[in-house]
Amino acid sequence: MSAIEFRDHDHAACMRSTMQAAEAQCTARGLRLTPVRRRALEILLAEHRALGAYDLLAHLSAEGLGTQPPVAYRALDFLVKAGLAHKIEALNAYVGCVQPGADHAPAFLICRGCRSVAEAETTPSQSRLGDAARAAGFRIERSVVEAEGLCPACQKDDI
Amino acid sequence: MSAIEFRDHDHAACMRSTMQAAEAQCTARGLRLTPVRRRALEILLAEHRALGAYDLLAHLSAEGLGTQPPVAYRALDFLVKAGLAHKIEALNAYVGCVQPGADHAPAFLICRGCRSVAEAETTPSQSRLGDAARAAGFRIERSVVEAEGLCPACQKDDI
DNA sequence: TCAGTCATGTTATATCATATCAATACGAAA
DNA sequence: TTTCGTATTGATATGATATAACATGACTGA
Ligand SMILES: [Zn+2]
Ligand SMILES: [Zn+2]
Ligand SMILES: [Zn+2]
Ligand SMILES: [Zn+2]
Repeated sequence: MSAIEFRDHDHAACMRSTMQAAEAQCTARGLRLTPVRRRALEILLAEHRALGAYDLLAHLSAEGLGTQPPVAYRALDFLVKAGLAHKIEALNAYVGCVQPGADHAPAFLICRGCRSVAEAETTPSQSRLGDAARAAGFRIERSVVEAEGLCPACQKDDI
Repeated sequence: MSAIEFRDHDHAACMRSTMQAAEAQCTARGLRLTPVRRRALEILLAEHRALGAYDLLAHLSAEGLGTQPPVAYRALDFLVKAGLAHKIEALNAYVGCVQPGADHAPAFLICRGCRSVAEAETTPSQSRLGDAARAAGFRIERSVVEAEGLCPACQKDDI
């Protein structure tokens, strides 16, 4: 589980298996992966990069799947709620989930060079933040953990 | 250091000492805490809450300190760069720093009930995310750690 | 005093996101 | 199969967040 996103890999196979897992999830949970939603997910998964809602909309629009912002935001909303995509808060952008189904608390490594995003796991409750929360009597419902920096490839290109 | 923000405390004294620390920082580092910037910081510190840029602008504007968005964004940019305020990415909002000067990697506890924000410390390098980053050869430059949930007071009010 | 830099004023615009209502498609129940 | 309720999509408008660009003014140090 160490950041396949930054490594060379058979991405065609990577996409296929991820889409299959996403479909399985939807079937199992009675969710409808409609054409727009499915295509939106494929677009997000096409590269391990964060895409803005309007970038996604441009792709969808080019394929005749809708032209107005709500089209993109509805698809993203569905995918995020279904755990098939994640929002990167630091970028106001979205990325396809590479382990759909795992009911996870993801953390992200975000390259500021190429905008690639790798997904890791967190355990908020075991973190120092978890300690602080307990001490303060704060009940954590959701956590955002995002690290920005440079991926191995972009480090070689210097800045 | 356990989340004074959620507890009853002498907030007038809290603000005074924080402002003094902020001034000391600016003096020491040759930064200019101009009237707009100073007032912006006071407004952010007035409550331990995240404030949107336009909320801040409304306050400043009411006091004759500027009417256009760049006024607020410039002040916020200065304060954030100086470490006197922080941006809460999950809210697109800003909060005054209660430990200015400490060159820290802050983490936040954000109440969805009252929008209060408490600041804690992280140690990204010691986290599981740090492990994942090292394993992937990713160089972390900045980290965003934000936990949303309910503060003690808002838990009592149920949902 | 003058040049250089930092800060502010002002206008315009870019970018991200949602409210609302109408029309349609779908699936379960009768 | 028809009917009804709900989920989805289409379309228009608007709200919310953020920055570009350029002019003007203030402070600083030669
Ligand atoms: Zn891949
Ligand atoms: Zn990169
Ligand atoms: Zn206080
Ligand atoms: Zn609260």
